[in-house]
Amino acid sequence: MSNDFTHLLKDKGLKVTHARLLIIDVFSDDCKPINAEHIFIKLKPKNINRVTIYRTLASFDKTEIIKKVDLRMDSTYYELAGNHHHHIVCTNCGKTEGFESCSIDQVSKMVLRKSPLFSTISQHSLELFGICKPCSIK
Amino acid sequence: MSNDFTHLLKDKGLKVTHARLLIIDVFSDDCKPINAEHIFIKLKPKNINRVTIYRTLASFDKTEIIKKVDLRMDSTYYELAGNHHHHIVCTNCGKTEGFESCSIDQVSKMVLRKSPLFSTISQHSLELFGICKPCSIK
DNA sequence: TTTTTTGCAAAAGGTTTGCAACACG
DNA sequence: CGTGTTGCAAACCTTTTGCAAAAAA
Repeated sequence: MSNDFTHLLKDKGLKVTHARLLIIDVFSDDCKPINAEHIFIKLKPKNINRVTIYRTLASFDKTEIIKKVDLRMDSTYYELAGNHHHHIVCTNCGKTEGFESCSIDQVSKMVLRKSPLFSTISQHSLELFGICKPCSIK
Repeated sequence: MSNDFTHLLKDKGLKVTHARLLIIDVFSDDCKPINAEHIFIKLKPKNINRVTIYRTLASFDKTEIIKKVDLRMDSTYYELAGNHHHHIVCTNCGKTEGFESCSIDQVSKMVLRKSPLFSTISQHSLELFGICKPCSIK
């Protein structure tokens, strides 16, 4: 919360604005994938327009401050791009849990060796889907 | 094309209808992830309503005839669920290439061993993103 | 015939755009 | 001060819903 994201914005070549600092704070507070609506609701007291949130998400995504996470939900979810990890998602309630280990590097190398069309891989997605314990009891 | 999907539909407990057979044929012809609009355009001569396509995709998804593929695009993409594989996606032109090997089983096991919240994993997504050779030349 | 599926029209939900006012640097 | 950012209103695009007609079993 009391983190200073001014530097981060400057480093990415973005102007330091009220809205951007507020939005980046939400990401920093909630250490899980969130969507535009979540941010809008959390910042309701601050009166930030929905449009501003969408535009900010787009600029943060382009500058790789945040990254998309596919949770197979209705809307687009993002989280801070800082530490690399992935998620298990409950297909019943949507709850998510993070995990770090992913041996994608090996997979990537092998795939590239065989691929006729691609020679570089810059990103990847890896999410696991299941039913969480609370949901499976019901 | 001349494939008989009547059995498949019956096996899944779905009625064999004109629209369903046409739509499943599109999946069978185009061996790549496709979206509702793609099917709509391809079946334009056959006059299939967009709503029918969305409803058919939903029923095919639920009965696991098709499955979702996250390509980080605007709309939802699906492909036949038959053979398990993943994709490299060009973030510039959207072209996709499939690959088979994925060592998710090991990852899943390790993740479950450490997870406090989950005890089963039923599905997973794994896509690689990069720039394809034609796009990187330009 | 009974039940499910389809088409049509309309609505819903998430996201984007144009333009003028405003704020950062 | 000049350029990039924000708010407002409206549009856009994909997907969903209600209901009556049509098709499958």
